[in-house]
Amino acid sequence: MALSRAAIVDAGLTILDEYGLGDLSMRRVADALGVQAGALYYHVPNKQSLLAAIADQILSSLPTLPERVTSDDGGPGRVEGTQRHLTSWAHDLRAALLTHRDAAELVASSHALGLGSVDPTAEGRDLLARTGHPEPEATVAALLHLVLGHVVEEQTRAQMHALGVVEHFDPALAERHFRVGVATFVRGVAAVG
Amino acid sequence: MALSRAAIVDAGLTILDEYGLGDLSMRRVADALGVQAGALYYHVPNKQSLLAAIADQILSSLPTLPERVTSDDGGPGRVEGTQRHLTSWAHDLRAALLTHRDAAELVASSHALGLGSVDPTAEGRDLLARTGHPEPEATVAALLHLVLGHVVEEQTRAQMHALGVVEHFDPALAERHFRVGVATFVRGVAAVG
DNA sequence: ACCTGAACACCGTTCAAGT
DNA sequence: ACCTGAACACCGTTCAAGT
Repeated sequence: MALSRAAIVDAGLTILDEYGLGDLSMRRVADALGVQAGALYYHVPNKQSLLAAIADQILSSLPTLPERVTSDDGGPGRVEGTQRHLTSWAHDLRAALLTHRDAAELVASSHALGLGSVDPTAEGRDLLARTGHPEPEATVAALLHLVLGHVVEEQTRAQMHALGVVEHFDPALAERHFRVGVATFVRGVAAVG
Repeated sequence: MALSRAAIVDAGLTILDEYGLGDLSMRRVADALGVQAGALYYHVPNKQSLLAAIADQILSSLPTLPERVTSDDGGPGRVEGTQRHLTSWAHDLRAALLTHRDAAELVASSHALGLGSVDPTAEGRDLLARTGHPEPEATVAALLHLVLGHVVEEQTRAQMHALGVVEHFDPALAERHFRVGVATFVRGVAAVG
């Protein structure tokens, strides 16, 4: 099979899951594809753009929010609906990140650098804008940071635990802390003004 | 002058400010001290612990919260005082991070790895615990993630802007978004139950 | 057009040997 | 005790040369 950008991204994702972000090198990706490292640069400009493409692939599995909010007429259930949707957006994002090793760190750096074509905040921002929130941009950015920061820590600690660097790690506790953090923020979103 | 752990940390911090985290290598630190790279390993076990020590140094400049809350008798001003203190804690942390290049990224990874002896969440957690908040741990962790995530992005974008990768960057807008994000979260903290 | 082979300029870390 | 010199096993990226 001929080398292609898609095949490179795919091999990269496999190596990410198997060896982690720290051991994801261009040479290793090339090896997995039975090719010299230099060959990759015919299909991908550099390592960072490859990492961004892998981050995009991971984010592309994010479910789309139901559009119920749009058809809502602005009655008393509007704010509660927004809260629910924002909360499930955060939990969906976490779930998507947990499906691949070091995904949170990868997505966080790709997002900070402004690379990557999949914007995970798009849905949440639209949701807030539709419901008339005065600061959709800053609000969804803050929630994204909260989610990414939590999952980065969660995935790092889980790996250290798996590697025997004991440091007791309780997945259920991590999830509860996540829920509390998201709920706290979403309460603040509801209490605008 | 004889080589020492403190001198190495100091040289590392200088290199961080001058060249950034990506160019902070053991060899470069050794060069700055006029010594072979291997010599560093007599004073520091590895690069990660050096980075953690630099992160600690940066965090040690964090101002201590006034203890007013403790002497408060729990009257009607208690919650407002907690909100104010939590808000200023977040802003102080951001200010401390902005004094050194890539400080947010450095502190974030040091914190995620559980390295570093300075815990930036200690004060905020105590504050919440004293005021009877049911979830001090999860709450302060979420706020820390929000702050770190924001400043990582802020510092990354500022550098890319400085390097001419235009991508318009407005420091004032970044600060406003930070304020909005923190205010939103703190509102949610106040609305517990 | 696409890939190889080989190089360039780096890394973190280890360790015998010197002082 | 503390540091040098040199090595080991890697990196990302470039580029002439081949097909």
